[in-house]
Amino acid sequence: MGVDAVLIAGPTASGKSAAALALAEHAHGVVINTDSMQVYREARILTARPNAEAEARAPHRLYGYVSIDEAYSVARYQADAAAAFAAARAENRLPIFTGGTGLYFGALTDGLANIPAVPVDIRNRVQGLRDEIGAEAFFEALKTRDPESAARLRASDTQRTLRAYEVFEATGRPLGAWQQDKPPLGPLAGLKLARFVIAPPRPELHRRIDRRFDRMLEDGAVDEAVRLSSVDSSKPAAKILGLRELQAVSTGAMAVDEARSTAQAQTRQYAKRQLTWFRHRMSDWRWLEPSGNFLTEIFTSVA
RNA sequence: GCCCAGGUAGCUCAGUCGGUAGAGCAGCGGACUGAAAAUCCGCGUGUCGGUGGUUCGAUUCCGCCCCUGGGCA
Repeated sequence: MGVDAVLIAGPTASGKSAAALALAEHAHGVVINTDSMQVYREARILTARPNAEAEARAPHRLYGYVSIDEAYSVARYQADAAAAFAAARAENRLPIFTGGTGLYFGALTDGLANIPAVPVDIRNRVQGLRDEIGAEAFFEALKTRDPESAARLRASDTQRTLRAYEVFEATGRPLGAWQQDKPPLGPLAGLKLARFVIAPPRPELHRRIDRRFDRMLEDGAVDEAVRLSSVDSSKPAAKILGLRELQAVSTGAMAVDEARSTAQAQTRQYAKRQLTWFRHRMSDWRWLEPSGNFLTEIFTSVA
């Protein structure tokens, strides 16, 4: 084959999964997930994971293989994706990475800083500290420990201030120092890649998003949300778009119409954030609109 | 048909004692290294229903017309 792997990124509901599937059928490929939420087993409908019919047409990897109770992360993704890539190559199949998580694509191609895992108890303690003393005081505390990180961040940036603080607590070294170490290369570094961003014009993307959420409702998204009600709010899976709203519907706290329009709006906002990432980090990828004979373009470039 | 209340941003509305207007939501732009569908930063995008009149000046005051909602018939 002409390339070692194909990467197909795109905002949510852009039609990238269908493109990846078509390519996998056409080129004896394996579709490997590059989406942070489609890894969760119990959330097939709400994450728009490929269904059984799609999985029968071509092998799929890293979809629905993690419990919603686990705290998945980009580091685990990188390791799992490297293994899935190696397995595909061993089977002489074309690895086709597809998904919407820009950070995960970055982990594949550019690698991640090699930082020791932060023990759960430290993580919980730091989280508890911020809850207790408040964002501003916590930020001041971060300044005394890791002034460089503090200078790059804002007190309001919950996630990054927590991360910087806990890394310092766990390792005694500032986050920036770890990141400046020569990073290990990503699993796809140095390989011959065909890279695509599938992006419909914005108005069409919005229509696709709206329509897809309607279809999710028809497919039983409310029931699925009920089944996911056990997920802890601190876990990543609790952030699945529409989950909170549909759970509110199931308890009668919110009308379906309101839940739908809220979830659709959140999905549009998410797609916008994705596009910002793609525009700036994937400007040298091949950008395609999912129309006409765009599949031919993809097929041709891997030949 | 008459009476009343409204027509201001994509939506819901506030406001201007006459000096071309602002909130929420939506939307748009940006950042992003182990939660990334996360987290954070920035930006009002407008024939103030139409048309005449008064005025230096009208979205604001007056007349007429159109539209929407409610009431009376």
